[in-house]
Amino acid sequence: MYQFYPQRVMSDIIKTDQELRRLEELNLLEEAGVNVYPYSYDKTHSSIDILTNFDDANPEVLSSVSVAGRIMSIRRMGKASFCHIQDDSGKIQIYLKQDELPDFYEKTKLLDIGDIIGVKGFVFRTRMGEVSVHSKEIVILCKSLKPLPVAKEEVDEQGNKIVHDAFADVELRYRKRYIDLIVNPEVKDTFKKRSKIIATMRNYFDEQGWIEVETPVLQPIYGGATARPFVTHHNALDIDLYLRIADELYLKRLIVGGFEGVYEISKNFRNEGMDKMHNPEFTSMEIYVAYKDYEWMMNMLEDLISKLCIAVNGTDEVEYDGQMISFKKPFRRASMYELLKEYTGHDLQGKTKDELISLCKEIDVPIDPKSSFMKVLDEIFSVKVQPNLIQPTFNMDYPLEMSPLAKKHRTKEGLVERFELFVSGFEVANAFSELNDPRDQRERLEDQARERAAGDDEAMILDEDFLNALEIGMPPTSGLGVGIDRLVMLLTGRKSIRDVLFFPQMKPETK
RNA sequence: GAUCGCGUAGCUCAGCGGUAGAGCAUCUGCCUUUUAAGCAGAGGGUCGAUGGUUCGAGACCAUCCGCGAUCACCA
Repeated sequence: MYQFYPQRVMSDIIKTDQELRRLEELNLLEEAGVNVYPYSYDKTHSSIDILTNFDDANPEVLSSVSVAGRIMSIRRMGKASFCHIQDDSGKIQIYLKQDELPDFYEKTKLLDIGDIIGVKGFVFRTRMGEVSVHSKEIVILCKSLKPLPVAKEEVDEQGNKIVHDAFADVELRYRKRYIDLIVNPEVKDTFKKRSKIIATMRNYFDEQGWIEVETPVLQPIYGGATARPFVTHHNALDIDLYLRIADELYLKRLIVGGFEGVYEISKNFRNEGMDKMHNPEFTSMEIYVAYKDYEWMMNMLEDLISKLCIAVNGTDEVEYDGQMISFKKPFRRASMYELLKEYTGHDLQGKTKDELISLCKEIDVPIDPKSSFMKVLDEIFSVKVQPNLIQPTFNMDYPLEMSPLAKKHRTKEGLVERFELFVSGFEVANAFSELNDPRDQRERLEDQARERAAGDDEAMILDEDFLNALEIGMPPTSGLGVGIDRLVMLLTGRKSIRDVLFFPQMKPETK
């Protein structure tokens, strides 16, 4: 039955009738002299060009076009057929008529959903009102050998698009993202927005004269954040290296070196759990600007984010998780202790650890009594305050012990000049007035080393060369880190980090 | 790592002890402006894997694999 199959073996095991049939079709086409994998195609229009430029009064303007794309549906009606092809900009309907394709029409029986074709013809509007390309010449640009899970679409009387039986298996969508991108248009849209967000951000920084730099991914000493790293090994040097958890310490070295504004959009790697907010590799943007402080940075960040939202959504508001979020400037600014007081009803400033622990019982915050002071405070904040920070809120002025790289607050004893931006209950950005007193920095890192020795394997490692750089001298500087993935989630309404990563981390398939 | 849920045709799902089902997709026939095209017919399954209970398991039990949610860990 499938006479061609044994001669043309695929790398994969062939399983289904549909796949065998497509292979047979490919062979029939080749026997008829068709190159099913040609080298190029001269495409004059995208589908969006045609749909937006067609004018019923002057159809001759589009009397000769060529389009190319993947077949997404076929409706055969005997001696005429309709299909939709999809290109990067969307879909357009193609009309095929036997009379006008004498050499090709017979071969359309060998076309399938998923094949990529090029079509030359003229543009017209069908009786049913759809702008379409009346084909005069069709070429196959790629034969698809596997069935595609295309869904059927319907437009109801209100003009809403209803999709039936969409490709929805989340595991398959992540593992076979290329299929997801083909059949689920909103997925592609999200990633186009992601690209736009990053491009807009780059443009914003470049216009200020800050420059984009690259610093090492493979680091002998990791630093700049508290997290467990991935370890790898360099054979020629015979040393272990760490995949970066942050690029902070290298970027500050560049400020020491005389750059007054540097930024890096980098993949960072943290060897920790995965969930809808965390992926082992993720993208962050860090920027350092000399002669500025964290107040300045808050102004810059709220300006930037409101512009990003407008660039991507056309407005500075976005609906996220059922709530309208407004990125209108200015964002709320409040100190950590103010927010704690607001949401717990207690002033926690000056409280001892034991006082905090007994308060935890009172306000119903579960806590391990062995936790450190900082841990308890952080826990109260996470449980009582953070979920309430829906609208963009700068949480300012953290306890010094929580922030070993931030500069002491100019007026508030025991605090540092640091802020984090929270939106919809999660953290999007983190920034400081950077600590540039090498004596203070050494003490803080030595404290970290002691905590490390005491068993905290996330405490920072003392980086002597970084301290050496600070001794050479770093100007007053403000630094900022933005979680790009989370920002993209917010601005595109996606609830899982996996929906803004093309290829989220998955366990290997075993079969 | 813990708990709960899910895994059946290419896709979306039903079936919950008694001969493996539907819609779409696919194939055959008819149909030259259709559009969730239509009409008539057909093929397609190691029911995630391995054990067990039972006369009989897709279903019940155990273990394992994968995915998701919640929690823990963690920005």
